Amino acid sequence: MSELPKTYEPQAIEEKWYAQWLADGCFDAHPERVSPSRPAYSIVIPPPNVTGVLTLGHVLNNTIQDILARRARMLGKEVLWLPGTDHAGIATQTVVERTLKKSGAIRHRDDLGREKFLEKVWEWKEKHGGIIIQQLKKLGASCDWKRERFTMDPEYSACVQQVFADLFRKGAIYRGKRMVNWCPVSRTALSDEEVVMKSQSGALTHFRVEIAERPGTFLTIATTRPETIPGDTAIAVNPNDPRYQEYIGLHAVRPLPRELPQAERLVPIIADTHVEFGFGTGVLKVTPAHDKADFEIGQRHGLAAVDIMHPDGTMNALAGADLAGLDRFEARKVAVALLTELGLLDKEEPHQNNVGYSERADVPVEPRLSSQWFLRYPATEASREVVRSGKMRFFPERWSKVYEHWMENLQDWCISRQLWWGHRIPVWYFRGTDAEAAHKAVGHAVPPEAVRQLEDGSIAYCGLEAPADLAQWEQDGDVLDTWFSSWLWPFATMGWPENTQTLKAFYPTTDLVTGPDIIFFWVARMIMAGFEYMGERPFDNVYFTGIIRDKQGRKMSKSLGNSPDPLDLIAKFGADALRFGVMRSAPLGQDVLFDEKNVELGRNFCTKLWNAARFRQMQAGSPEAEIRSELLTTDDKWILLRLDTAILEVSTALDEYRFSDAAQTLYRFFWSEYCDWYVEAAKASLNSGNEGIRENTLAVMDFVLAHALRLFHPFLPFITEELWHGLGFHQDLPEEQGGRSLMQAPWPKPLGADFHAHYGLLPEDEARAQARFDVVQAGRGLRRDFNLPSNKRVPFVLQATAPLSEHDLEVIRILLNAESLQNADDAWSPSRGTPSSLTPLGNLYLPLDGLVDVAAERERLGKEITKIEQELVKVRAKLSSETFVSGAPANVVAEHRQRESDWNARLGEIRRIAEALAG
RNA sequence: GGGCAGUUAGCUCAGCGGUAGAGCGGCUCGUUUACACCGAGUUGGUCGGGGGUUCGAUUCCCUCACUGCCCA
Repeated sequence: MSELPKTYEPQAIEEKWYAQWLADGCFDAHPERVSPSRPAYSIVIPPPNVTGVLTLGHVLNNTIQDILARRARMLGKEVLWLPGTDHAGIATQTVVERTLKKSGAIRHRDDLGREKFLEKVWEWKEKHGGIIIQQLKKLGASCDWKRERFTMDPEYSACVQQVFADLFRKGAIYRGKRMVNWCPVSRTALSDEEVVMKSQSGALTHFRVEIAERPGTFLTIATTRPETIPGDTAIAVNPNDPRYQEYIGLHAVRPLPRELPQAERLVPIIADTHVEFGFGTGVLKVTPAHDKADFEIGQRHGLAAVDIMHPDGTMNALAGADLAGLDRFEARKVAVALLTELGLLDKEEPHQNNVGYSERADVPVEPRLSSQWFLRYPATEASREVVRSGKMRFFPERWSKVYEHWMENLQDWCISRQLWWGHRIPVWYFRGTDAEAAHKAVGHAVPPEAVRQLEDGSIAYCGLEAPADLAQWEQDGDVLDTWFSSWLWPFATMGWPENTQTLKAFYPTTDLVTGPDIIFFWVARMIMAGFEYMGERPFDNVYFTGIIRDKQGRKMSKSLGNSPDPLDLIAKFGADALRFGVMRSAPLGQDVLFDEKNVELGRNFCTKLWNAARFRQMQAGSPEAEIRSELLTTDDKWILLRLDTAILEVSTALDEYRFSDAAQTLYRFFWSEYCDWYVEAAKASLNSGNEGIRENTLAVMDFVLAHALRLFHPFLPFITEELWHGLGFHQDLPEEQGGRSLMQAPWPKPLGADFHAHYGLLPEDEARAQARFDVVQAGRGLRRDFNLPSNKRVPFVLQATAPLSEHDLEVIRILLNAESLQNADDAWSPSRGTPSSLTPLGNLYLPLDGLVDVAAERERLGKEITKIEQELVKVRAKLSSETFVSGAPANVVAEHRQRESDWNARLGEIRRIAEALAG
């Protein structure tokens, strides 16, 4: 084994090991190896957008998955972590279209036409599509890359089409003219989930309409959308509103378009209980074509829906000469001006309201009446039950309530998109009106339910195979919502609809790790698809991460420029450092405030680990020699007990998905316990000149390090692998159990009763070691109080109350950096004013001949006396309370009595010293 | 309007019925043969306000306030 360099240089080492793992097939899943003794463990990656780049959100998400996968391997499971990417319909199409526009190649995608445009998107995908995958590899993700999938792979597309056709034939998919969320920029319909509500300050326009039957009488209407007045087909009031009852059934004169004769501008005044008394004036303009609630009112009252806009959000001819051609927001201003001109404007007042925005294009969506494909969700009951019963568990649990609430209020899913990039809808419309003729015209045998008459009277065929004679048919031009393909991810990636060995072995998957922001988009829909097509839940557990924010708590966003590039962080600090830093600050169920300091801490920790290993290496000696129980020192026993505790704590934390707790424990154990105390104490053994003790200490160190590296490996895969080999721990191990790679070594088990018995580890060993550490801390405190620099070697005297071995004294001496440590008997008495401190092992003195600052020591003792007296006041107050003594459990009272007597003894001792000082 | 989180040291958070903790930061000392990406010491808190339950509340209950998120 070559000597480890002084500092850990992650870059070269990370690349080396990642390549090695790939070459050794360490990440490959073998379904045929699954057996009762080798259970399956599987995760499907939440597929990132194919054109995406790695963000800190991905880092959090994928590090967690990697930790789970790596630990599962070490626990002896057959692991499949299945990777892939999502074609991300709107997102990708928008990016490519924008780029083409920027380069001046096109003004709109229509300039290229569907086929040419799609060619460009595929080109783009080939060029940029692999980036995020490469970045995940840099992070150390142990995915089975041979199984990488893309939601537009031919086999995957076939799954999507098949599911569509199946749901069509079951009647769960229908086409209808409905109010949908329309994005005027992308010019497509969106699902409700793709609309985000934003609070906005706008204006509430109050304007008057004249009652046709009572000239000179006006009603005042308050609206946020005056530009839609030309589309109004009624005025509505609440039937129970006494202010307006007399007008119900009369007509109002709609002011716009003003060029129309009054007769063509009359709209009925109707009564509808959905009109709010309190909003505005209580009089509502009803625009069925441009508002969801108005559409419903229109349905109830048989009103016409007059669409006054083009798909791009500009006003059309029906809006009237004044508004036609204007953008909807420009038209809003013009409409107000027209109302003013007509003398109908009452007032405009500032108004806060919520407006739905297109998630992708970030513009207000336009409620629009259009013909789209909708899905009535399948398998809803099983999907609800599986979570309700706890058979599928959510972490944190509270998300199950959010899920339940959404499932309870399911709205049909608008699945068609007026885009080109995506899965083309497998529906053809018959150029004719005779259903029977249509069935024959398909040209090949299809079941009767594959051909259906739609709401609008047209006849549609749905199937995987196109009709034979395309002249009689026209294919639907739309594509499917991206999520209509992602919801099949857990099984479509494993070879469905064939019942493959992979599916048999790995479905349902074990864990899903994702953000709560896509619980509806993705998680809930996958559950329904899983039940519908696999007859079984897609996963056992769903872990919801927090959202990554900056240190001020703001969401990461490009426009704020507050999202650091993970690749920069990896280059600067190393992948392990990034992983550890993020995991240490990502508690279950809470958002993560990202601060580069955390990554720095991760880097520092890696360096610490590295140097601790170097220290061990510099001591030479063969790795992992046998530990001899008869040679164990107090410190050896202590660190073995602490290791045992760490193994238990880390394992439990990981079992419960408490990753930050696991990281904290590892940090504390390795840095505070192993490095700060054990290694320093062990220097006494290493320098003792006793070869046996020295060898045994090294054996203990190796034992601890070999365990620690395994515990750390899921968090810090690269550095632990390097050290595993660098320290020679792989030697003498079977190939598949750590001989080749640490990632195949078994996960540490708690040491167990036999181990404790064999090495004579007793609970009191911990207390004994701790007592010596208390002596050391007391001594360091004395040094500090008397301004003795930590490098000044001074003598200490310990008046021990119990026998102490030479070795233990030497350990204390070294940790105190003392010139000498005298173990004095009762007869010894310090000279007047000698600083002292009471420790669990007796009085510790710091004799400072000629240097004693009596005043300083008196002051110090005075402070301590005050502190003890305060504690005594507190504990005595409790003990003197009759209600406490009689009401509290006996053990608690006893504990308080003990506390009182301890403090009392201590006070007496310190007073005695103080008096001696006063002399 | 409904729901869910959160409010503990300067910052980030743990504790969740019986002596207020960690990391970071600050301050002081230190180049003691693994590590200055370090070591030692030290400074920081009437645990958001108000009620209640209890012998005892940061911890349980109610209520209010504020912050953030989700759904209308």
